[in-house]
Amino acid sequence: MIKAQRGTKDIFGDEVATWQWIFENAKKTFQNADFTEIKTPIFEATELFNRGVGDSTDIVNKEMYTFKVGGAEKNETSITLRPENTAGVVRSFIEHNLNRQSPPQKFWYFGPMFRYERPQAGRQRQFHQAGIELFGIKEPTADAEVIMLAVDFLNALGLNNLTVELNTLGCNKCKNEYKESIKKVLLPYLEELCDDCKMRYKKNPLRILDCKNENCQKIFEIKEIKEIILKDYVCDECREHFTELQSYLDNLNIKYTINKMLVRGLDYYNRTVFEIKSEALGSQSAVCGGGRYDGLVEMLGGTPTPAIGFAMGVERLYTLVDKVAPKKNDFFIVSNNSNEAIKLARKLRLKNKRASFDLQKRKFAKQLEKASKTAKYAIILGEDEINENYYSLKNLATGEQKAIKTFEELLNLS
RNA sequence: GCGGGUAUCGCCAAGUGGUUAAGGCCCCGGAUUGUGGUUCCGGUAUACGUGGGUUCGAGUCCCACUACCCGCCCCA
Repeated sequence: MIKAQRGTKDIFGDEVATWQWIFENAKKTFQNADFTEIKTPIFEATELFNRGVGDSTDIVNKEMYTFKVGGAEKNETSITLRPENTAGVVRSFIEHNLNRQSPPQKFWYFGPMFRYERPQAGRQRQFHQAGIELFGIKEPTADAEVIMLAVDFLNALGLNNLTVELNTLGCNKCKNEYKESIKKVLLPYLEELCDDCKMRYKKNPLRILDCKNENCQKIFEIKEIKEIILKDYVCDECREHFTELQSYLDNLNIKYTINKMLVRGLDYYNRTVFEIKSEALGSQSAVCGGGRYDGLVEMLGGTPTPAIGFAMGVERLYTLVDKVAPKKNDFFIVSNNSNEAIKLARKLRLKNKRASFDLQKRKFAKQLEKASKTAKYAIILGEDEINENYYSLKNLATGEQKAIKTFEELLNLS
């Protein structure tokens, strides 16, 4: 027996209604905000992620589905199943010269991503992300709009008790100063840090702040270190940007907490970063992560373009939302005359009604039983009805049944 | 990559070395050849994760493997 691969999952049956509902809410929320859907390929050149996501990240270093295609004789190309979608959207933005359109250029997406990790609660190897990317705006209004949409989308799903965490990493200049200061103050304690942090110290020192190791946490509490960590390295411009963003959020009545330790794992972020968390999720608590990536378009070969976006984990959203019950059909046609039943089903469907009928010539009682389980109304189309040219419409919730003369009347009554 | 747990029909689940592996749900049929959702009766199913071992005898004990779940790391 061939089974679904580890960390993958079939979505079918009762789960479908909720998945579709999440998708419809994303579509509605983002389209109303003038974002257009973008579907980029599931696989891209490996190089895109190496450069785009960053080669100091776990994603690139140990989690990518990478393989060669094209055969040994041809020019082999290394491709990778997308582990996230920002790099792909940026590639598309550059490739199609979308910077020539009037900014902002706004996109939303919803689709599968792939990371080779140990599966556990809220984490699959093939999982789905819904997200948005906004290009061409350096003003903090863009940051505010993006965060607002994240919150509004979650609210639309009935998720109101989530925490928005906010931080600014500063521009490249501030980020570097911050990095160097942290390295400097931690240097005497380097040997006491955990192995991961020793690695981070070299490759990406800001990530040290993300460490949950108890001993490392203790070190961060040391007065002089804490001072450096909490000290604002942001330049005046960056500070102003951040302050302005906060005033927009305050004005929108969006609650948030500032978390100086919030760094995020992808290399491309600068200035605003944010996460939205739920305590109900256990250790995979983040449902949404995002931030500004003003340098990424240029780094991938485009003209310098400020940008900001977020991604949400749909499987995590799914565990949090109230499940949507599958809808019943509008009609089930009960008839022993397959020709009449199939014709009527078609007519109803063309009028945008959900209708089904018996395909097995089953007994009347069985057909009605099926109808009562799957539909709101049964249309009984027996010999009497066909001969005398009417429909018997039975409301399956109340048991009430009446004779209906015309097809139009049938549509109106349901 | 490192720890802990679990594995019996489609789903839930009994079973603690001894006939032919309970039961419930779902599904199918009948009671009821044109009136369902309640009830009653009956039925289908390649179910003990895989491979070894111990034993007269293994779903049950032992070993290995695999998968899934949970935690760490990381991320959405």
